[in-house]
Amino acid sequence: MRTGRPRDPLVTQRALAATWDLLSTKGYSALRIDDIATSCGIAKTTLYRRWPSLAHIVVDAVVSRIGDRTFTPTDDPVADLRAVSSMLVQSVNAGKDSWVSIALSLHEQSDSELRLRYRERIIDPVRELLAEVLERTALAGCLATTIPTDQLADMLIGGTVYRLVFLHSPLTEDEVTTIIGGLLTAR
Amino acid sequence: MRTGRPRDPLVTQRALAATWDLLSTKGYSALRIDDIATSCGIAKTTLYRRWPSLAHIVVDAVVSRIGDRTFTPTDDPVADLRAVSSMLVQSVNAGKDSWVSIALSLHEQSDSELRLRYRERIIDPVRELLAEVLERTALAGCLATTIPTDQLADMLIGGTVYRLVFLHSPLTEDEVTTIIGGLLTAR
Amino acid sequence: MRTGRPRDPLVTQRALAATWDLLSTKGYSALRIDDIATSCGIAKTTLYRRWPSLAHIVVDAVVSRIGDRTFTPTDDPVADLRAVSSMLVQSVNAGKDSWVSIALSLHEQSDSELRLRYRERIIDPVRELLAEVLERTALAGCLATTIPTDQLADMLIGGTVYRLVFLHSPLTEDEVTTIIGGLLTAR
Amino acid sequence: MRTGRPRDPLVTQRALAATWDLLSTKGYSALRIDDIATSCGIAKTTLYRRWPSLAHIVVDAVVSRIGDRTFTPTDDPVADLRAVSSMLVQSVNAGKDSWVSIALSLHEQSDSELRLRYRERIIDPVRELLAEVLERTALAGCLATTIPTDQLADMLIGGTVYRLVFLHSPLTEDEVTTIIGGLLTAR
DNA sequence: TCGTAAACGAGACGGTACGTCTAGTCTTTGG
DNA sequence: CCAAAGACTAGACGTACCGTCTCGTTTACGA
Repeated sequence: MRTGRPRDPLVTQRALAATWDLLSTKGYSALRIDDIATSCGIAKTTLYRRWPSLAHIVVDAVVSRIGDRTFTPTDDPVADLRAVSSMLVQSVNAGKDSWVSIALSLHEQSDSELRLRYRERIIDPVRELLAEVLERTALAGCLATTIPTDQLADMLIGGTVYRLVFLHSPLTEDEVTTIIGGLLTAR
Repeated sequence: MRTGRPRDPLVTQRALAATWDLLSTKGYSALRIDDIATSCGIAKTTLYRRWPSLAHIVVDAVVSRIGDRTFTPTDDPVADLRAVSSMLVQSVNAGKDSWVSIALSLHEQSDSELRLRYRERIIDPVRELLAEVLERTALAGCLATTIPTDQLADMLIGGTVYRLVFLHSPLTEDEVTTIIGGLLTAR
Repeated sequence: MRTGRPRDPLVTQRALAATWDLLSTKGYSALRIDDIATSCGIAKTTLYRRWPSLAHIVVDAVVSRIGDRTFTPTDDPVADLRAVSSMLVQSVNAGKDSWVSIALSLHEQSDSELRLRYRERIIDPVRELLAEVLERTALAGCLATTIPTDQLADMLIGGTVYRLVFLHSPLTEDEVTTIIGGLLTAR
Repeated sequence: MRTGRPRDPLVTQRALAATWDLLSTKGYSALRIDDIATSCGIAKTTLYRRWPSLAHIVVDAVVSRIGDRTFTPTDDPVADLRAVSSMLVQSVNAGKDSWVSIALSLHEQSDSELRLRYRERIIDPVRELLAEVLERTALAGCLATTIPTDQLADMLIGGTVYRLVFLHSPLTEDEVTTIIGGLLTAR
């Protein structure tokens, strides 16, 4: 038997919208739970009833925002690979509202369930998409290396992130083209 | 004219030792400036006289600890590549006292000088070492790809970090062997 | 025409019983509306439908519990005075479930109707009883002072309360005997 | 050895002044620790370093404000009694900044040391003053009752407080005159 | 040898955000 | 319309931590 006042679905919606808004405006490190509450007119207690911490809200906000990316492959695996790689670089380098900075902040988070959720909804889809495209490229005989495609995907994503986060010089589209070129068999 | 009481050189030493100790025990996110001060018996004021912020202390602590890695190359570039790759994986996966988590936390840091210092002392050496070894491997004609060696280095390091930080399943030695194998020309 | 579900008379009863129970167990300052609701299995909404605030519930609980004290006077006014005084001291010093602490908390209450109700049901009866007995004592010529009897009653009750609340050393039975003795004419 | 930065005496001063100000403006029940902090420009943390709770600040504020009342007796004990009684009534009925409401709020306070401090500095002086004057009146043979003077003092103060807090009809100067008159021997 | 200027230890201070608590209101389902 | 359950608003609370400040004390150097 369901009883009691049901949770207002608008609350979740408004909270996540406000969170996303603040996130892309000020960035994760400047995100304050009170600001979220104020900006969407929801009491802090209500936020804490639904999410155990700020990090949980953020994960949900990102998930609800960019969780449903789709890519419809063509029958040219090489073209697909170039397209997906380009998308990858753009999304990583997107700035304050990149999924990367949230992933970084989750690394030290003790709540493994939260990390898992973010990984399954945000990180894995990108990885799987890239790995698939690489796999199809390999099956088409266009890949010049025998490195397993999923590890190749890790290296491509990792490389992009590394350039941004560690070296602070984001990977450019040209460089991606070079790298992809180096991965393909000469024709 | 230098006058006044000279700075006690032991202070820096003790502070960095204590910082490193706490860092490897509790991890960066649980590091508190007061804890450092207490654990080494140095006043917080003294710490702030020498370092402008907690992050600076941490950077120095890491630098003084693992800043002097050396690798003496042999005349077998392939063997060197395998050795360096193995070292890389170990250092990334080292745990709480890995240089990786500090690098992550510096990403959002506004002080670019600090980031630069960490990069020059900690991040770049690893990268350059790997790039060099890759370059020598390429010159020896053993590399199966035309991707520029420095970008290959980024991908290798980035991939390792990505596995740890994003996927929370550290790269294993076996997997490195596979990857390196895929990079080399068949004999 | 009265329609709909009739109010369950047991609800009021259970609520007041639970309130009184918590009141005498934990005291007024530790009384929580949610605790009352939980402990008697009544929804908070239901409580608020019947009483406008926590204070109102408490007042009703006390009224229903100790609102019906009776004292049947004898034809010996001095003996009556001694008996009533003794009762007074006992009720004031009763502990956590004394009517005194509720009276104190009502002092700052804005709802004057509520205060009035408590006064009429709890405070005034005691006062009037004492004043009456004093009056009869005076008429019998046994009172050694010309202070009006109602003000004398105020002083007796006030003195007892003052000892408890302000000095935290409750008036003893012996002291009451002394005071009453001092009020009476020597024989 | 005294070490560390000494506490700024102005902090205490400013905090207590602000507390007293808010207390007499809005009353105890509307007193907020944040308001005190804001209104005197002192960080909340600093307040909590010096006083463990709001109640402690308030006690200190009242003590520092009205802790040093003096009364210089004349050689007419009856006149003194009338004067002191009048002062008593005025101070009890003073309104929001009366010492009475703070005393009431301390009743439920668990910290007995705090209660003791308030009693010793605020409550007892009034009581002792009144008891002394009564005693001198008795020695002069002007007292019409054999009730011990300290208990008489309790009754007078208690009666005044009772009228204010329980009956919400403060004792008037005229009534005090009547009561005092009733206590004195006819001439 | 003695003054002086900086280093140092200790801890107060301002400020910001956090997560918790509680009173009282609102909104459902079910009787 | 009542009752139960629980979501919701609003606002104060006390804590944690950072980086700064202000003392008294200590120590090397130069006058």
